[in-house]
Amino acid sequence: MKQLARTPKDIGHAIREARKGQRLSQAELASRSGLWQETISKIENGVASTKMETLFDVLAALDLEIQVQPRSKGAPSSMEDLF
Amino acid sequence: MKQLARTPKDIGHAIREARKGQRLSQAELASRSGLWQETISKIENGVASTKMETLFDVLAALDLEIQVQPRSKGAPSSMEDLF
DNA sequence: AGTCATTATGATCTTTAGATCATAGAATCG
DNA sequence: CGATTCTATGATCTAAAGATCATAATGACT
Repeated sequence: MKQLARTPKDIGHAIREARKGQRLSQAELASRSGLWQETISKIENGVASTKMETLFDVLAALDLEIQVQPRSKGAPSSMEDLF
Repeated sequence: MKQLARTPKDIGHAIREARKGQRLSQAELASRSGLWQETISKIENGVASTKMETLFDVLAALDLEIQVQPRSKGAPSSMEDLF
């Protein structure tokens, strides 16, 4: 399951999917990553443009990592963002 | 050229490599991404744990994107970080 | 060595993410 | 339906990112 991300919203989205895939509540993820449920909510919804530090905390809690790569041709980030 | 990242430092590193690959100075990258040379320097050195918003500004300026994925087995982030 | 370009660092100020508490809204399920 | 669990939002406060200016350190090149 690889998710492209070009905006904070994309990442929030990817995080939510991963969290659900692992059957975790925001509160659980929060406690695992040393954050608050409210903060997770905001991150997932792209409300606050999180600090990297924080981002990596939740990525680690979900056992995810990030790959930096040249922009791929085709896919414009994520289809849904167009609507 | 794909670069794994599990810490802000990893990302700073990846950014610096990409910037050099494109023969840009920090000042040029800064102006392209609407930031300051000083800020780019700090990001590349992992001094300040950048906001995602800012991060995406520089990624866009370098025509990079990010992929969120499950942690790969082997490679522990980056070899150099161990020393 | 001396010059020019590039990068690092340090200070101050403003803005904002995140903590924290409270609570409103959804969703799920007996 | 009502109860419970999960998620969103709103307020206040504190810590820290980024702008901005100045300048030091480093690197390249002749």
